[in-house]
Amino acid sequence: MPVSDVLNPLPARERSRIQTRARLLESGRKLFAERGLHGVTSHDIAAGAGVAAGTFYLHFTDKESLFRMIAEETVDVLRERLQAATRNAPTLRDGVPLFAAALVGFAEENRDLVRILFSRDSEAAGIEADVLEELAAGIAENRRDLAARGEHPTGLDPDVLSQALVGLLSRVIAWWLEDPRRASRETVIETLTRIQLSGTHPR
Amino acid sequence: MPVSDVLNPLPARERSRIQTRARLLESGRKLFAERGLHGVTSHDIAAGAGVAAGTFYLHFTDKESLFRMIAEETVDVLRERLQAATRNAPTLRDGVPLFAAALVGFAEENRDLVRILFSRDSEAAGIEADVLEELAAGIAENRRDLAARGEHPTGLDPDVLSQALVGLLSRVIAWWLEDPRRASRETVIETLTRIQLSGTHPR
Amino acid sequence: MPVSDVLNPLPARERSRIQTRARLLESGRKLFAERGLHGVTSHDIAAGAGVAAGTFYLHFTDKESLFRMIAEETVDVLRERLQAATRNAPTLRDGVPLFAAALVGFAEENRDLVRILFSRDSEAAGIEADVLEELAAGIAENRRDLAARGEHPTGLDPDVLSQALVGLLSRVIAWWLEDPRRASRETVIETLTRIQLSGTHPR
Amino acid sequence: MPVSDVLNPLPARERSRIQTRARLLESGRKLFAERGLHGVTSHDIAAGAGVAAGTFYLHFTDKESLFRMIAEETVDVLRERLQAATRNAPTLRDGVPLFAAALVGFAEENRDLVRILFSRDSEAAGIEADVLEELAAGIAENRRDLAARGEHPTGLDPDVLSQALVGLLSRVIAWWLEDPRRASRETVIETLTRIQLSGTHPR
DNA sequence: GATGAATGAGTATTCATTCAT
DNA sequence: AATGAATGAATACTCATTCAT
Repeated sequence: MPVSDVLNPLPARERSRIQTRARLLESGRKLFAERGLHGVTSHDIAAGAGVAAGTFYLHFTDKESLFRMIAEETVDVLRERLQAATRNAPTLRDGVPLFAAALVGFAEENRDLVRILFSRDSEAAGIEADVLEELAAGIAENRRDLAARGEHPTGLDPDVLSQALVGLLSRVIAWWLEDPRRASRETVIETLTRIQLSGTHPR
Repeated sequence: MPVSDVLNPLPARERSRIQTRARLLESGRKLFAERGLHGVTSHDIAAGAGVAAGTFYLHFTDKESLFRMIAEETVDVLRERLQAATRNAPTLRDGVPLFAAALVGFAEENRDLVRILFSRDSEAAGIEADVLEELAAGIAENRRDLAARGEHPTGLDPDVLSQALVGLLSRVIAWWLEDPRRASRETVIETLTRIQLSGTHPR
Repeated sequence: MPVSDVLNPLPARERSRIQTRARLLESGRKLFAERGLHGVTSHDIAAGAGVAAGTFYLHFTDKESLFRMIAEETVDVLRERLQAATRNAPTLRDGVPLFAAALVGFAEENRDLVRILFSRDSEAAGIEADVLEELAAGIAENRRDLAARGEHPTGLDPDVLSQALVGLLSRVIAWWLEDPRRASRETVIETLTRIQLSGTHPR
Repeated sequence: MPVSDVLNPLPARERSRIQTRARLLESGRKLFAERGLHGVTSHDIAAGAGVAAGTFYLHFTDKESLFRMIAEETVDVLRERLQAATRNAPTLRDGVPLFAAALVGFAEENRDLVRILFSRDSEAAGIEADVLEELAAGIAENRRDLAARGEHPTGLDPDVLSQALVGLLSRVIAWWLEDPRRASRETVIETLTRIQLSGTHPR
């Protein structure tokens, strides 16, 4: 018995419940990445988790809910990574290449999850949209901050700009991940960096 | 009216067939724009066109086929518009704002079609992807030509760049069309123009 | 213009009608032999005859009707052949091998039609049954005649016997036609002959 | 009652599942006998079993599968009965009337099943064929054994003969079962016996 | 007589969701 | 908490048949 279980004892019931839930999430991640939202049934996910069909509904209200949960979980981790990467950059100009590199790195390490998130051929666009929207909101917020600090003097609308950035980032990453031989990782980072910086400086 | 039309007027039967087909396409455009590929059944489309369910299958092999047809039709018209807009621009630099304006104009005039094409909340990503992919290929081709003429000396990879441009253009347009009060048309054009030009010039 | 047309002039309308009907029958024979009753649609038959779908219904009330017509036509020809073969046989005993040989010969020359008629894997059993029933009735009648002439003194019931004969003949022929390498034509004739004769003589 | 049944009584769930399956089989037997494979829908069968339409697919992959299952089940029982009847017959000559009587007896007791199996008016010939083919193979095997033991010296080909026997047996039984007043059971047995013996002895 | 566009009833099959055990 | 049998609404697609031209 691990020490943590001694320190934080949980009733057996509760422990089992948490484990089942974790197994369902894991099964969902694997299957959604492979076959997309519409290519997977709630039975598939339950079977993949080694539980009965009905059990799924004890943990999630429906399939979309699980999908959304996975997507949001992923976006949280990604956001965290991106913030960590750019936290110590003195200026936006310095931060952007770090941002691009972190994004590419995360994509490489979490192909399945990123595929779910940015997939162009997923039927899950409706859900994906919300998640990307959130990312866009974060970027817009960030740009507004920069503008307030005088770092963003182009006069470009932060909302439009953030939509544009999310669109280009998600599409390039999804396209590249589909077949990484399409471009070197450096080329991808370089291109993302240059385009993002473009909105930064008045011409 | 051409002479041939007088000599070989369309038989009533053929005319009716063409009309039915047109009504089905119209119904499809309307419903797909409203509810997306998965939110619409072949019965819905037939009912919307005022014909029996089976009639749908006299004109299209299945729902996807109709959707694809509409999407490709739209992309053809759009491509034509974009080419016409930029045809007489002496340089890429001059062409980009014209391109952006033409895109925004087309989107305003064909909200339903563009919504289908660029829809973020359509479950039809798989089909949409192909269409956008085609657009991306066109842009990549174009950029390669410019590079050959010395107009595109940034060294950015044309494939990556074209994916990025398609991603940002489609997302911004879809976002803006969802609620045009989100930004003025000028702001959108300006933003699209600036970002696109960014890849053009070395820094 | 063939001489016969001059001698038996028909209004053009009537001639065309007869030709169309013949083409539909021909198309039906070919397609039913290939794909069975259920594997063929009325559209298929019309298309095979080079006419429009609706034309089919000007000549036949429905698909089953055409099938039945073809089957009956075939059974008529077959019956004629069998009668011709046995007409001059002095006794039943002499007639049976001639009957068997004629049946096998007909089957070889009209594989398609016999396949339709005797097909074991045709979904058309319901229709086939009637046709074979007719053949059975003919055999029963024949046996009763023989019995009346004292040639059939076994006391075996003519109805039961005729069913038995039709059953064995149709099954053996269909089985053999499916792959003629399964047995030599002589073996088939010999077997059919021997079994048929068995009911003829008291033991 | 075996000990294991006491120790591991069937859980109620499992019992219910088995009952549902049995009810579907029962419903299928009844309906197929009445209306043939094509005359019955999966919904009909489910309704006849008192379950929802979808439940059918929880137990059988499709209609054909159920039909085949029933047919094979029947042929197994029939084969068993026929073997039991002839097991102690010293010679083929003694066995044949027992065989005929057993077949007729089985047919009387299982009209529905035999109707399905030997049905002339079933559109299910394709499936029926396999089952009868199996029976034919059994007969051919049997005849070959007899030939090896010197009991079958006619020189008639066992394959052709077995097809002939299956053909005549199935047709006579089906015909008789359709209306048992057509002939007395003794007449049927007598006729089947005589014809079958005919192939046995050289003349 | 021929056409062929249109009809619409018919059917198989899937799958999210429930609930008695 | 977990099970898994059962539910039944949803939906795509076919095809015999009709009828205005």
